[in-house]
Amino acid sequence: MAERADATRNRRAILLAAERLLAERGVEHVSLDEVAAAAGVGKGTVFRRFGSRTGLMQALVDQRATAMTEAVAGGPPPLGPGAPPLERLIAFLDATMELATANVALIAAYEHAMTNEERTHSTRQASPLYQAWHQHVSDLIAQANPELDSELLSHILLGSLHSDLVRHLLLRGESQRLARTLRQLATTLLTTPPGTPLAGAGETE
Amino acid sequence: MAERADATRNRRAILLAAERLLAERGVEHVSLDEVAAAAGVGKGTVFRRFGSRTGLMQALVDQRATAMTEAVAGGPPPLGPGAPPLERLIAFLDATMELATANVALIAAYEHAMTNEERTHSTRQASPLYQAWHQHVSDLIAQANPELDSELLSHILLGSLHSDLVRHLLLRGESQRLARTLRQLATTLLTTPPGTPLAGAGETE
DNA sequence: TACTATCCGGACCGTCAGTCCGTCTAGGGC
DNA sequence: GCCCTAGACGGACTGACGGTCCGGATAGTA
Repeated sequence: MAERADATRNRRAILLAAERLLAERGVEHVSLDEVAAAAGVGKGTVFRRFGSRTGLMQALVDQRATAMTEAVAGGPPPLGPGAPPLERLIAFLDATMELATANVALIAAYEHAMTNEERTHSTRQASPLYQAWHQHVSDLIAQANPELDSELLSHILLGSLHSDLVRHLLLRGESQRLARTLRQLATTLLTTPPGTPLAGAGETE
Repeated sequence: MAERADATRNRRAILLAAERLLAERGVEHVSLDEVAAAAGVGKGTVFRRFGSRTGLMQALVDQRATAMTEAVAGGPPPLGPGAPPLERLIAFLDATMELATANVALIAAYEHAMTNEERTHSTRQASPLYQAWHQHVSDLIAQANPELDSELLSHILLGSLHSDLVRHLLLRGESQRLARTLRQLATTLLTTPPGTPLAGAGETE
């Protein structure tokens, strides 16, 4: 049997309430008791639906990221398939930056909740969303310049979108600056021809 | 009057106990009650000495980082003053990577505790240690290539040393890989001559 | 209407950071 | 050596929070 109507209604109410509270107060100033109260629902309901604090945050994040994930997989270029790797990478970084900027509080809450998880040394790298993004960026880098350590550079680029840094810059109104620098960085990396320092320097160990 | 002898003794005992427990159990599996008990001290003492969980973690981190900070400020080149910027930057990244690798658990505990702080939207960027390091890296970049957004690139480079990523790589035994890639990245950035894509691309907004 | 699979709510639990205050003592002054 | 007090000590206590549990309510079906 499908989900009961009241269950669906309550799940929506919880997501909505959580979203609102998270926006109003800062990260970590929202307890699940409060979310439940704001949603007009018992605390037990919240846990039955989402399993844990992390689960709730993950649901919220996924909700925001779905559109972009789909655009990447099958939308029109340059975000979707079809454009050259560098252009796709830049489009992806722009889109992700925008997403991260618009949802700092939420993402911070998610990342923080995650590090509290008991089982599984869960880090941000373990989240399905991160893995998908990492794979995508990694592929693009490898296509553009196979000599690079695409996997690692992908981690580094995505690291720039870590909630910490984005929040830090947002507080100073300098988030486009990050977007711009990222574009330049990506361009330099992918267009540096093989044989230049990047592929050979520092092999001292 | 200077600190009383028993106070000093207890502070040492607390730091020692915390260090040990943190190494034995993972991050976030050590409560301050336990630290106090292991140090043979009351919980009140822990708080009087360090103010909060974050304070204790910070003290531990500072303890580990002091040697390196001094080497950077006044030690022999290439870590200390005297060597060309790129060499200093590489030496610094190597040293920091080593530090980060050897103390992942501790640093993770510190960063995590920090995001729980009530007052002051404290992020990792707010810690004095991070600020000092950021300033240093930023200066080196600016010296080597004034056209770059040194401040931001410094954040990005330091972001690669975030406990999350380091832990992720350590679990796979691939931390030297990060060190190597960072060296290459730094080299590419600082030796890319002005006028190439890095300083001009992506100005679309 | 009757029945049941499913959901609901909120009391309850264990844990933990941080506070408070009565007691104790290190160590300077005499 | 003895006194005195600034400062340290410890551990009971508080408040908050994530997560669990189960008796009662209800949606949806026959």
